[in-house]
Amino acid sequence: MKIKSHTAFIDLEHDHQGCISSALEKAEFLCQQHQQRFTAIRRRVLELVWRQHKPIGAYEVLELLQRDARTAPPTVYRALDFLQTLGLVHRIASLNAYVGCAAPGKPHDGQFLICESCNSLAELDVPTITCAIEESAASSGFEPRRHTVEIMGLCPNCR
Amino acid sequence: MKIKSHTAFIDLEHDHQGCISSALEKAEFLCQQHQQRFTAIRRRVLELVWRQHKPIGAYEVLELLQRDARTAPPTVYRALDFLQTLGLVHRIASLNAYVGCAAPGKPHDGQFLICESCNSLAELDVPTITCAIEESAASSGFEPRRHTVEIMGLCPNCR
DNA sequence: ATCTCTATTGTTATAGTATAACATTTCACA
DNA sequence: TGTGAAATGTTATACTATAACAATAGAGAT
Repeated sequence: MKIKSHTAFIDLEHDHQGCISSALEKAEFLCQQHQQRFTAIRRRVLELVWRQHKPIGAYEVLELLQRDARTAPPTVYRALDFLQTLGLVHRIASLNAYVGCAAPGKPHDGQFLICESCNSLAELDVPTITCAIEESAASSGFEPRRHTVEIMGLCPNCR
Repeated sequence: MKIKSHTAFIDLEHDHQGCISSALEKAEFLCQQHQQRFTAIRRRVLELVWRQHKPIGAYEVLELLQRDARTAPPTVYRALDFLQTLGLVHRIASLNAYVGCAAPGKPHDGQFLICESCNSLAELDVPTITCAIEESAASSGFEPRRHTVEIMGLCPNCR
């Protein structure tokens, strides 16, 4: 029997196709729930983001879309904005890139471990970090609304 | 007697000019210490960043520099890179902007509270956040090197 | 079925951010 | 004063993102 890895990083041999399908299914459900249309473009963009399974730039997505049909930047950005709003993808500010949300359901920030060597990424949602942030903010009289936590370093495979 | 604010945000009536001078002095010292040249441009860029006392974009700095002399983007980016490397300014990824480091001495990440209303910013360096991050990373088998923590919300004055 | 209103997408142009590559100048030190 | 390395100038261009308006498609009303 295979032992489940203790890390949030994906298993190198994981079922990638299943991963994508599952993400698309959840997206479909979420869209219905919010009475939003999961159009062909939105679906395709989400699929491409997941297919990559690492942060992907908007223009990379654009290039992939253009293999099917003539497409311009706004199309991609609109789809990404839509997906972000529904919490289906996250934007990684320090990379100007996008990644599929590992735990969609409702929009949330999250924390990201980013490998500087292989560019893989793991999403965390650790209460201790969130709490530490909220408490620090509070003691400065600051009212936090959202946060960006991006941790650069080396993933288990690259150490 | 004036009571010192409990927040990391600057006092609205603080001695701004003194603030800038102090930053420039520390920079001068740090450069000597590292045997780096604190050239006129570097000094001027740091001064402009501090003068703003809020995150400022590279092209805003450029515009200010151009009032004195013809200047091109690389000049600004080089100066900003230099100042970043020495830990004199921080880049705020979510804003594509730069801000003077509140506690220069040696390069460090830091955590930032960013007001969405007035754009003011406060720099923190809270061990509990850093620890929470390091522990979370470790338990994922990840080796953290640096982190970006940017907290958006409302500052004490804007709440 | 057709209409109509709104959401979505198409299209063109441009704004905003950052760096590559090579020429020239400046400065510390010999 | 000469010399080499560091810093800056200069030109061009890559990369990221959005504004503005036109065209189209889809849900619900009639």
